[in-house]
Amino acid sequence: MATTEPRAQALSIGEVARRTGLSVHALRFYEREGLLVGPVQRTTGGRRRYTEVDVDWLLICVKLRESGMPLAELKRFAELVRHGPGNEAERLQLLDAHQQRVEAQIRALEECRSVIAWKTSVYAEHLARGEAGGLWDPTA
Amino acid sequence: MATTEPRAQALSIGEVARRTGLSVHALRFYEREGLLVGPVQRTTGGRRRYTEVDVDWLLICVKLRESGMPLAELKRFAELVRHGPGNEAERLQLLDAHQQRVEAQIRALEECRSVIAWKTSVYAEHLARGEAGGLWDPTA
DNA sequence: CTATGAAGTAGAGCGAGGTCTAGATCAAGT
DNA sequence: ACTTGATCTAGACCTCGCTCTACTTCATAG
Repeated sequence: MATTEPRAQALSIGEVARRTGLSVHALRFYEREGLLVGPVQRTTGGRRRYTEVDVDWLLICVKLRESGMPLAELKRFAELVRHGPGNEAERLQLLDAHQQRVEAQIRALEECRSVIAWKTSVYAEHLARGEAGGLWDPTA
Repeated sequence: MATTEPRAQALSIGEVARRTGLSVHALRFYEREGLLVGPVQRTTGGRRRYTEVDVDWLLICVKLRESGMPLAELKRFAELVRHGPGNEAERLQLLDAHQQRVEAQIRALEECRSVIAWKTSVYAEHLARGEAGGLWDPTA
């Protein structure tokens, strides 16, 4: 049988920080805030030992945060997952709602981009033809 | 001659708030922070009277803010414009740098979107085939 | 044994970006 | 004159998302 071993590689907080891009401080903060799914294991000396599964979860957290999900909602999601099976519909709903927002955000940014592109083109053109004055009004 | 009248329609702060989507508070705050190009005109009674030009500038500010430009940078831009002609190259550079960031942001969001889309599809599939257990691990 | 450096805790502090309060004033309608 | 509602100012206050401080403890190399 292909033993599906959990390959618990016992990563230190520093390692996890490097892998996730979160600071050591942020990792402890996330834990305090209940943003993790399970309690992190500890060595006899009290140090945190993260597993690959923990890291996977954190990587998802990073993506959700990066796309603007507030910590409170991330926490809610973690709670759902922690609570186990039976609430998949709610999880899906949460993710779906977030996805909508991300898409709206992308559209908004694309519009900003086009406004900015237009502005820069006005300046670029102006510079190309020399200082012709009359440009210093806010609209231009 | 086509008199290019500045059609100064004397808008109240409330009107401008409605038109720009900024709150009245935010408008006063922006002014205090030096984010406006010129000083806003006042009535004899001391109330602000905005012109269309002011609104145009504010609309640009809104777009820049919406796309993540920090107030400090917006202030810098306002200063350049206020200072008049001769610094167009610097203005262009500032806008250009921002545009790069907006594009990077869009790319990052698109990646987040695809991660989230994958996650939701996992849940959706799971729900479609009934609660098959074994899904409640953070990776799924 | 000691030095060094990573990690532990609890809690204070910070920067950004507004928001809100208090109390006064202005402007318009009746 | 009176009421109502928008504005005025200065400055206090708030939320978010970490970050940093202070001080202690653990682990490892020399």
